[in-house]
Amino acid sequence: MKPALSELEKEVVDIFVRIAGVLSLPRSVGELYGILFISPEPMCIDDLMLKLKISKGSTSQGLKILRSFGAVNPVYVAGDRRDFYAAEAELRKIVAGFVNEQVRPHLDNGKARMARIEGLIDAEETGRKEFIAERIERLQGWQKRAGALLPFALNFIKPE
Amino acid sequence: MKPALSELEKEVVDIFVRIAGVLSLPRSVGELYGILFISPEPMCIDDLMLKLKISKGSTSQGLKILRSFGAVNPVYVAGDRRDFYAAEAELRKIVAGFVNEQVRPHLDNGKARMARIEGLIDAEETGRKEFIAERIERLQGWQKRAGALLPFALNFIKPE
DNA sequence: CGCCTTGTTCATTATATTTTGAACAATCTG
DNA sequence: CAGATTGTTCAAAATATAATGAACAAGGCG
Repeated sequence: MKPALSELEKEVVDIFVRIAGVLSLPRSVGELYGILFISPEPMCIDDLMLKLKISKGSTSQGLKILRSFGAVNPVYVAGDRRDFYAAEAELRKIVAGFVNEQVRPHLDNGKARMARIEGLIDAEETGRKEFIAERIERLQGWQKRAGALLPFALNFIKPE
Repeated sequence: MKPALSELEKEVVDIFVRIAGVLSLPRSVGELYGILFISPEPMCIDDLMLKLKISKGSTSQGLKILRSFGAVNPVYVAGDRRDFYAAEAELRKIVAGFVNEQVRPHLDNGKARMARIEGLIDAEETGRKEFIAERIERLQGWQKRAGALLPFALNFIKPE
């Protein structure tokens, strides 16, 4: 295990750093998943912080996040007391985990808010009221459609 | 036009502030779209900064971003030299604009990077090589599928 | 039990992002 | 054209987010 990242490793890590950005996850989370994804052997915290030159704290927190939606799996290594991890490579599993952990809560919250808003329409002055009711209705339509797209998109990912 | 946000306005603005967050857009962009979305009349910069209590700079920049992907349309108001805007309310248009402006460039970039990576595989030591080739192949599969999902998702949004 | 090894937590520090506001440019108006 | 009015830009300030590392907790092991 070389102490520095190879050209290929850098490229792969960079891909996942960008993905992390899109998903509003810390850069270090992308780095961790990236290096595990391209590593044939499972790695422990020491390996990871050495390879990526990040602190132990970041490594620990990053792995916690990755574990939270199943992007990383613990691997038992005989004769070593440390925790080793390997990247989960089945996209479906990762996406499902991510959606459940990080997306659903927001969607649920959104529904609650929409209910609250409905009650506020009546208080509007007439004239505005008609327009506003139309807009809220439209917003609900968007929300419903987003909710419908989600399971479909999940299904779009074939098992391998 | 009241100087402060009503309860309903606050709720609606808050929804779009959250959406802006998910899309990695500044909070002020969400505020601007939100207040325009729920406003029966088109608004100018002065209206917006007064209503939202944000600076002229933020307002100008925020509107620029919203214009860039067609989330907001200029509206001519007779006898007023200022620029007025109304929210584009057709979801399909906004999403299409956003994808073209903010998503496509990244996808294209991704393809280029993947090509570069392919060339790096051969340099790997045997043993690692087999595993790494499998991973890169998998990554390409993901990329291809994401590219396929996009047009489908766009089509999922019915015109109204 | 006393000493390692390992992983986690969290206050502090560092970094990245957003907002502000004043200077500027552009355009209208009399 | 001179003076307003309006919108944009961008350096500096404010804010939000992530990384660091030392203190701590939890287990193992002799």
